[in-house]
Amino acid sequence: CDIRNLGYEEKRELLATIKQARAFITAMVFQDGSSQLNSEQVLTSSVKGIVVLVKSQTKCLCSPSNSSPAYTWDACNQNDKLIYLKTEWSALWKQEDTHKKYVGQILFQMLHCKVPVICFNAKDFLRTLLAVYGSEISWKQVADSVVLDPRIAAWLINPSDTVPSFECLIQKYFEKSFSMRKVSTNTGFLRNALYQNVGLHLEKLYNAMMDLAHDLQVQGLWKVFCTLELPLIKILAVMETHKIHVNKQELKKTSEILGMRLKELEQEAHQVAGEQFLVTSSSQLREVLFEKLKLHTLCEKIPKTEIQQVESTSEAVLNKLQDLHPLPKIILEYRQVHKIKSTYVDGLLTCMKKGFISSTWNQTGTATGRLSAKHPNIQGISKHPVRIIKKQYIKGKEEEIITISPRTFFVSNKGYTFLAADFSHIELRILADLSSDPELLKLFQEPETTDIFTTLASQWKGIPSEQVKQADREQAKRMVYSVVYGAGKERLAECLGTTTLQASQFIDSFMQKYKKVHEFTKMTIEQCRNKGYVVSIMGRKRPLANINAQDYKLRTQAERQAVNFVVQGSAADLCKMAMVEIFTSVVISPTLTARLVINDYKMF
DNA sequence: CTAGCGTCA
DNA sequence: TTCTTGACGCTAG
Repeated sequence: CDIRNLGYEEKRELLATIKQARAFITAMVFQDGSSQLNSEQVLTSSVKGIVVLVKSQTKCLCSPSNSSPAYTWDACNQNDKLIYLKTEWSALWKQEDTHKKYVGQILFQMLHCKVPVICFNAKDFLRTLLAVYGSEISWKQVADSVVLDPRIAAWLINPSDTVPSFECLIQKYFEKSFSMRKVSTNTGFLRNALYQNVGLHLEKLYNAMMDLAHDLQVQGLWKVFCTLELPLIKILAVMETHKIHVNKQELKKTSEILGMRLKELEQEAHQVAGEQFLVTSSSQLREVLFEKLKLHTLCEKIPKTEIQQVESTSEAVLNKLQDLHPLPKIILEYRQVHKIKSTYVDGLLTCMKKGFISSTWNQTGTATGRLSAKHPNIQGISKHPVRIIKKQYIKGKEEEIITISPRTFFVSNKGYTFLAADFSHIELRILADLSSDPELLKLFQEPETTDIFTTLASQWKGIPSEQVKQADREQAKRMVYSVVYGAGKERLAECLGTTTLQASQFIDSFMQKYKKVHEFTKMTIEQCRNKGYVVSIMGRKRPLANINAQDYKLRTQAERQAVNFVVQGSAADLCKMAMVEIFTSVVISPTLTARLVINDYKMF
């Protein structure tokens, strides 16, 4: 029914029905007539309304029976109601206002009565709810609701495929029991055939969710689903509704400085090349370097590009050519500055809306259980400051070196401060725990007087820990992970800047010192071979089909992925646990009014 | 080594 | 011409 046509009494009745409902299945309908259940979700179209299937009877959520193939829409929905909530209002009509209030009441009730709300892409649903009814429905109330998202369930069962759409999900989960016969519904609730179609989809969605819930339980994924992933939906929805202020003036200023520097570098390049050319074009650069200057004749062979079979102008090549001519160095700096400008400065500016940014979080975007973000990818914003030479033409010809720290562009609200809470060396700790390696455990048992990678670096390089530089520490860190996850000696040598012999010696000594780590990796690979999948601490799974492949390359990659998943996936488990716990304590606390902005593994 | 995203050629 | 892909840059361990 379309609730706009209800009288007072009927409205009261509907609210009562909602209070006693056993489940809600919802989908947003967009301006262009598409819904959340259409294959291509266009977020350019604004939300027109919400279709809700109110279920009065449900199959038990906790122990769903195998979905019977005969189960059809009209077989079991005598008491179910399909309602349409219009959420767009043209003007500030009085009539519309009362309508808005009533819709708000219904939505509030749906969230409040702790009955499962099933939605494909539930995060988007909650976010629009917060956007439209932000004044009536606070994020704390959203936090109390019980939402289920079948897409996340499907991802948990197989994190390698991300299920692009509702239709894909249905196809995947009903090819086995594809007896969903087309039902002509004569309930007469909706005049519009489009919404009946949506109703049918919602019914399918419900059944899919029930099936998925069953699968999750069978596979031991139910706990991860309920305690980590479901609460996280709400957290991410709240995170996306909060915005971070960005210093636009500073951003524009640095964009100009970087632009000036690029112009200078371009001119310098033209000067030393003796001609004008497009510095961003690798083909033109190749012409200058090899056909005009013939630098390849002065040094060892230049690697060729894969497809075109022409001389490469990659960073590695330019590094080798540095001593032969001034041009390569200029190009290298140009590329670095260009990268900074386009990604961290201009890129951030394009993400801005009214001086603020807010990332979109993807819960099902990784195979390891970690989160990913985009527009901007806030997790990928450079941590380290970059030095840029700024030439001051105004006050004479002084040169000034300025440093750009991309993270300083974010500013906290007045009276608030960003708080970063970071697990220290979480993957290494997990590795120590899972392998029970005595040496590794010993490292963590001592109080944290010195940083673990600093200690490691001092051991490795044979220098006192006070002399270990930040760069040494970073190198030691990368190296440890490389070795743990099965890097070859060539790759490690490249990473360390040493000979392959030294690298292989280091791998040997690492394995010698941390014997149980090696045992652990062997064991997880072995278990993966037997079961076909690996499991994290909280029971998150990753099937690895190639673990028994004939092809050496594929098989060894699967082996590295297996080890990596157990550690990285477990780290993701713990980080998500932390997010959920922090969120709940903020929600129930009357004093903590903090607005959460949580980076994957850090919280600002 | 393993995960991502953004920017090009 | 526009759209897609693989390399490389950064991030997180």
